[in-house]
Amino acid sequence: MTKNINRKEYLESKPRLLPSVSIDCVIFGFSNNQLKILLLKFKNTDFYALPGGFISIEEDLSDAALRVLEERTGLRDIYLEQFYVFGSKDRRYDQTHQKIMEGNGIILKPNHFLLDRFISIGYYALIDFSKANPAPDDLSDSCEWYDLDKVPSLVFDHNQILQKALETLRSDLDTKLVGFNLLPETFTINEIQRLYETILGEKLVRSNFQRKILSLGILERIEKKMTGAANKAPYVYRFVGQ
Amino acid sequence: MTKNINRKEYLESKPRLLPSVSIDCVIFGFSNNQLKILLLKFKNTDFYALPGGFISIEEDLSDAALRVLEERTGLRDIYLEQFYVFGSKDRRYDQTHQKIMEGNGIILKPNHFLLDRFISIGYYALIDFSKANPAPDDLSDSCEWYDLDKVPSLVFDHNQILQKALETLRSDLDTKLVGFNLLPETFTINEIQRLYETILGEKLVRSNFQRKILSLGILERIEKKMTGAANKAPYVYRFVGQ
DNA sequence: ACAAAAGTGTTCTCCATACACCCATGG
DNA sequence: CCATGGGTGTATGGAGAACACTTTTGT
Repeated sequence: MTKNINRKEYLESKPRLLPSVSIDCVIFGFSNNQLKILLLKFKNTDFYALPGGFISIEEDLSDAALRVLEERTGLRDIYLEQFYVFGSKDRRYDQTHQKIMEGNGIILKPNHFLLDRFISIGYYALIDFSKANPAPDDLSDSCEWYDLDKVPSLVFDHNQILQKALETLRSDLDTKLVGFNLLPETFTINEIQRLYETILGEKLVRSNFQRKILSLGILERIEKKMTGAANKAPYVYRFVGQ
Repeated sequence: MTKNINRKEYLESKPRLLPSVSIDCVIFGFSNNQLKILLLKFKNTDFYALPGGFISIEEDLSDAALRVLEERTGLRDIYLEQFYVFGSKDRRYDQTHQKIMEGNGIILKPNHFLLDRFISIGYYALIDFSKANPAPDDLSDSCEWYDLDKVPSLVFDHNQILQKALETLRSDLDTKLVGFNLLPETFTINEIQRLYETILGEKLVRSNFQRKILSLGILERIEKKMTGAANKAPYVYRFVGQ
């Protein structure tokens, strides 16, 4: 339903959208000991971009972000954090937008709103990788996970936005205990440690990390996990937010 | 000059402004052991508000904030930090805007842009109280300092914006060493401590605070300050950002 | 001499680090 | 029995809290 609205509005350029404002979502996932983000690739181009969208005139900013997230991942109740607004006066990407739309067989009229200057509100989202079902939008032909260290060059200022999101995530990691949102319901201490290590980009001492995390009092020990590996079976924990 | 633009645009409602976006500035000052903020009072009303404004279509967001700050305080090169975007769908304050403009002898046409929904980007600014020359804008008849604990009820959601600014300032205080922007060029350790105490809202132990601040290695001892009081004269320091 | 505030020193505790050691598991 | 990784114990160092002590100023 919302997709229809978007589609129509792209074509008509008479949107019931908040003018000159967009949102961009840096969607983090964690799999295979890699921090990953979700990127779109626009049809018939080499253009990669963060998932984003516009705000309906009757929609909260955060609801717009949640809507985008649901459309791209199929998930609701996603952990979301607004982190910065990008508003340089140069934020007008008319040529790029023209090319993107050309790839979709659309020529934008000269006064189309997409050709104007936009400010973009950055949100980062943390999701359970195993539950996400990435889905492209109307303008793109792929929506896929990319390892953080293999992110291609992105359109607009999206590389900067990603960078800022990552910095914010790093500094939020300990204070807001945000990392658990990237893990499935149950996990081992080792998995948390790998997660922290990839986000922070540094090795942590296993034994100390274990104590630190357990001392937070937010983990509940469930059972032992028999991995089949030739070593002691780790406990499986569940996050219990107070 | 910029004032003329604003004035004209209020009346014409054909602005060369970024639509649906505003900025609001929480301007902090420190005097008399009190943290203060600068508020406007609109003409012929009881409406108090944070200084704010709109963004020219050819202006960076932060430049717009700096312009507002200069217009209200006469100061340039102000310490500025973007802290949040307020974008609830209810952020449409048509009646209040009508009343504000009525106080200025202006009736807004029904389709005037001021009656639309706005998102507002919050900036907080830290300034040297002793250097500021508060000046009202065209719509207000006063621009004055208010003690933080005596802030009146503000229009729109400005009380919430102020609250969020204060929280951000508190958490930035230690990590970004932001407090010194509120002090004049030279100051005593005691003055810094009073500043920290008022911002954080708690008493700090003098001797420990002294060591902590000096151990940062960002203060240069200048001279002794003879206060005329019956006690040891404190040293005067200068901030030396690396 | 005394009060008041500035500056410095000392102790204690807590927490993070580093590292050692034991435990469980499958080959 | 051994290799591997999970879980816990212990010593060390640095930072902050609490408090004592000295120094400097004006009355």
